[in-house]
Amino acid sequence: MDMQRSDIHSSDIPIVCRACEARHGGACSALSPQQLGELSKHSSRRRLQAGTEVVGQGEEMATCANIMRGVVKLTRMMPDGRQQIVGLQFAPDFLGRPFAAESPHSAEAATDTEICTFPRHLLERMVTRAPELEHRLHQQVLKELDEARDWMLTLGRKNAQEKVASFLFLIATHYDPETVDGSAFDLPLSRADIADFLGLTIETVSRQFTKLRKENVIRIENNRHVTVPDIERLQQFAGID
Amino acid sequence: MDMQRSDIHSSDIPIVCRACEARHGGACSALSPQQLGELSKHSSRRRLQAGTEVVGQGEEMATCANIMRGVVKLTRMMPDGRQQIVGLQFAPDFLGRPFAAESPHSAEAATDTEICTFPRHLLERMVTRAPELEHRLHQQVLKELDEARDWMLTLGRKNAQEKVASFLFLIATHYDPETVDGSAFDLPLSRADIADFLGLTIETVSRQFTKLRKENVIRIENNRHVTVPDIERLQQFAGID
DNA sequence: ATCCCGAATTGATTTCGATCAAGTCCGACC
DNA sequence: GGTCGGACTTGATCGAAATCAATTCGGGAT
Repeated sequence: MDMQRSDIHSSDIPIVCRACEARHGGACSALSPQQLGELSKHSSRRRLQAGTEVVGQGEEMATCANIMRGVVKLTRMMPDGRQQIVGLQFAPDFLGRPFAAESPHSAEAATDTEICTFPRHLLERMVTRAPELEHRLHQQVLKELDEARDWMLTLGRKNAQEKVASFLFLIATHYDPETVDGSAFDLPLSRADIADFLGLTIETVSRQFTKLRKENVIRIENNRHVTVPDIERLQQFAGID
Repeated sequence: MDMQRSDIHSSDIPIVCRACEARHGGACSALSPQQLGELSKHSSRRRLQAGTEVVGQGEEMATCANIMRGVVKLTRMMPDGRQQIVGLQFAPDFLGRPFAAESPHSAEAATDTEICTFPRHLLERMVTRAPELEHRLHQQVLKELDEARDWMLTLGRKNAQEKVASFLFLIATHYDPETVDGSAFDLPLSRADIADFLGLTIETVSRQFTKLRKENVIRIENNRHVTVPDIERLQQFAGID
């Protein structure tokens, strides 16, 4: 029985090999058993320390990967060193681009991270033969595009306080989408990274953290551990309707 | 004979009906003659005056379209009225999303525009049956994603002068990609739109135009017509390597 | 041509975030 | 425990862009 295209949601993981299955909870219906076997044979688990570069801007990308654990930041840099984080990828996102030789940005592990890599050329062969697979990848890219455009509004039109609140809201909701109240989490980024994500300086980020703390929007322990007593209040500070 | 996936470039137009063919120069190899006929039967040409809204943020999208002529701006708005242009689509770009009911942003004709529309449900059926089609749409979305992320760097890390120069460079290269020297064009956006694209105010945009004019980076006639005597110099002002 | 009105420019002033400069915290290591 | 060093915070000052306020420009209607 044909599955309707509209039944596929962007939250579905596009590609899953045997090594990923357990964590991702279920096989990928887009692949035949043979393909799954082939993929699993050439996949490999890798652990990345925080700060490890996965691929540099403009470099050849020989592999794609599933993020099993951790957060990967995508960065664009100007010749003079100014840089901007243009995307954050959370587990279980897919990383990389079949049919693209060069990476348009560098990718770096923001936290300690575990990924499951696949040879790019193998994926390309599979994508060509399994339209379902391309559709799933396409859906993930559309999600990334919407997120990028949301963030353009944040970068272009929000003030420092709204930017920092928007970042905290993003992290809070990505770590635990179910949470409506009383969420707590460790920040996956340093102040410097947060500044590069928000188009601010570390000093400004720090001051806004302090302000939000004094307004009881958040509590902070050990610089990294954040508690949000009222996520809707945070959302208001972020300027999101 | 199978065409290799890698032979398809992002510059290829994903979908072309008979009404588009002449202008787009060639049929779409992804469609069978029957499909082409079906598509052409349900396609319709529309002229849009500058300022006409194609679809509102969060609205139902019943159609997709090829832009035949003109420029369409994609906008996200905050509840208090602040807005950000999150994308500019030039002819012959594809507009809309098969398999997405709601538009994530509003789309509005920036200039007088001509589009060729297709019913969304028809495209969805075709995409499901022609994997090649999905691949082409996927490539266009990837291009949009790269452009959005490039622009995030501009919004987050460039100063007003670099932003305005980046905008002019973008327009100059999109209007006539071949031009290396001495290009001239009409701006497709008002100062207010440019401000919304760059995350600035109209006053700041205006002042930067004046500065660039005084530095002989550009010449301006009648507020809209711009001449760039040395595009590489403009590129330097834009902070692009 | 003249009037009108919205778009664009220009000027004066304010403000928010950047910059410069200490200081403090905290974990790693001895 | 002590001390070293990087990450973070806090304070003082500066400056670029926002804001407020007039003009000026330009295109369309009469």
